[in-house]
Amino acid sequence: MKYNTPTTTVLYSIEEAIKAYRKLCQKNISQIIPDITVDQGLILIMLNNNEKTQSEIADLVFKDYASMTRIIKLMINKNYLIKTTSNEDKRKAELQITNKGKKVLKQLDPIIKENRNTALNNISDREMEQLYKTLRKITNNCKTEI
Amino acid sequence: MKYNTPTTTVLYSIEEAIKAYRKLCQKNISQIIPDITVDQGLILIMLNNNEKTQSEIADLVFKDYASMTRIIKLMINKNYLIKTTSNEDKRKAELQITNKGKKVLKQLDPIIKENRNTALNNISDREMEQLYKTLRKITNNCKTEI
DNA sequence: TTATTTTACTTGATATATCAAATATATTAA
DNA sequence: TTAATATATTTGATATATCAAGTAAAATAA
Repeated sequence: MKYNTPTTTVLYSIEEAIKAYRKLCQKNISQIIPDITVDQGLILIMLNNNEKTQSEIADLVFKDYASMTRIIKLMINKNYLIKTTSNEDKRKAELQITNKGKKVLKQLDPIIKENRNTALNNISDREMEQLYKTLRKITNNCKTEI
Repeated sequence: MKYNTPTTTVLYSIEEAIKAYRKLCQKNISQIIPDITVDQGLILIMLNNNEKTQSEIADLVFKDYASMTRIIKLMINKNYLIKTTSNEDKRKAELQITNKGKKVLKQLDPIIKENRNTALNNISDREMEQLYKTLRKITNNCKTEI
């Protein structure tokens, strides 16, 4: 098998896989919590039990800081988060999950597990470990070049 | 190794890998052709020597039809494409690459190869084949569930 | 201490993603 | 042939991505 025409490259299938997975996730999340996106859910999870600033969370979920500002704003409007400025460093933003946010986190938990199981069905631990390693290589290859 | 906290899941690393790759690609493309995006380049490649309608191309590059309409519009404005309606079926759009577009395709070719080589450096054929297989599984798992 | 630089975040502009609804043409059923 | 349905694309609304420029506070240098 050749990996040199667009539709047969590994990188094309990475894109394909992640898009399919995101669609599945969003569909299942929307059925239970209509007003939250996959990424917003991920932000809630990252904030849970973690004292992180806005840009730290942004790095964790691979978001640009500008996007983060806007996503957080929407999540505040939907009453999932509260934002205050840090006392130690007034540049930093402190993000807190509201009770509504915590409730959603609980609802999210089984959905996420189910999505993961669905996506990774029939994939052995060994296979998964290998996938993980190869992806790390690709990520590092791309990043060190920058 | 466990795969159950967000930052350690395979799916998280898929996202990480594809984002790193896209950044690398965009950086290298922008150096040579400042006004074209990775996806616009991919669209040109898909259109090259292929008589495809707009939605067929959209499916190939995993784009929503609405997005496709807008991306194509921008590419026409930048004089990369010409759009006409099909004579056989007036609903369909026929897309043609302009001379400027063809020139860009030629410039793109070595960049894309280089990007691919960079990203896949140190990854054996066997490893790549395995990656490809696992990704296909994930894609199918996600799609059949929908 | 003042000036400079860095950090954390925001805003503006433009492109893209996504959903729902709309339009135009083509196909099928009655 | 007319009515109903399906297909290909577009448009509107809203969210997100990305780059560049801006703001405010903090850290560092002179």
